[in-house]
Amino acid sequence: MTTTIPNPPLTPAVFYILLALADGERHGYGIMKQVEVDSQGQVAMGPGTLYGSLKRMLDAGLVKESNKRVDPAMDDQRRIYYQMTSIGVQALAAELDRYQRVVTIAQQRQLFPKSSFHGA
Amino acid sequence: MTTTIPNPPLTPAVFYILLALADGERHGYGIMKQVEVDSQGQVAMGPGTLYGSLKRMLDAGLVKESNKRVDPAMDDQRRIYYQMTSIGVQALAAELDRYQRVVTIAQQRQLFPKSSFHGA
DNA sequence: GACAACTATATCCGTTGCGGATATAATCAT
DNA sequence: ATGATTATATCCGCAACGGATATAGTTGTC
Repeated sequence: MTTTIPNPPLTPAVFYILLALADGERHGYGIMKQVEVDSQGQVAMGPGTLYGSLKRMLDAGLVKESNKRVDPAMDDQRRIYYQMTSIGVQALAAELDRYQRVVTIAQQRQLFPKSSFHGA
Repeated sequence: MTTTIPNPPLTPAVFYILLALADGERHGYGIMKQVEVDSQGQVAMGPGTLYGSLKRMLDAGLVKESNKRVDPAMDDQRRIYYQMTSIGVQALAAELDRYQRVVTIAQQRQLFPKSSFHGA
């Protein structure tokens, strides 16, 4: 397990997984669905990418398996929950910084049509 | 040459090249320097990535060689200038849309510390 | 006008990550 | 009970990255 914070840019898969986990602990399949929502269907992450990325992220120390155990009667026993580590939080923050910087540059270069509003 | 617009996410290399060209026509080496500026040194694009990406982008129809010829006495004759095609413009716009959407989601999840201001 | 540093394009190739296919099985709905 | 969905996992071909290397024109300088 490496403890160094990976420098941006993160791969889109890793980034969207962290973004999904920032909302709370999730299991693999739940992450997959959340990524689809967050990307408006633009990023369709198959199982190969999902579990492959999760494995790499575990090795890199970006996420760890959660020990949260829900009432067996209420939860699917197959599920494995993941949560971000502090390294993961920092990596996400650095990447979001890069995203914001890019949006700012794009605004300065007037690459957004005036009508594009992306607020809540 | 394929004429279909690649769906997001673009690779970071392709994205930063398009962002650099949105500012005007540039030659390869100039793009490399601009990417370093735009990414605040976070993305250090070596010649392998640069010329490899440019070749793929030419094949995909995202960019084309410019026929702009500067006064030979004023310009390095080795330079090859590139400009975005309409396909490239659309691909960049789609990707910037994705960037903005992500920033909005991150704000909703309160992932930015209150002090982070990234204006001009 | 020689020399170094920088600019500029180009290819090679090992490593990494993506992503569809496939497998297996538990859970849920009807 | 039967099928659809949920859930994790691995395999493997393909694409992209990126450092190393090559070659040579341009610029600065003494």
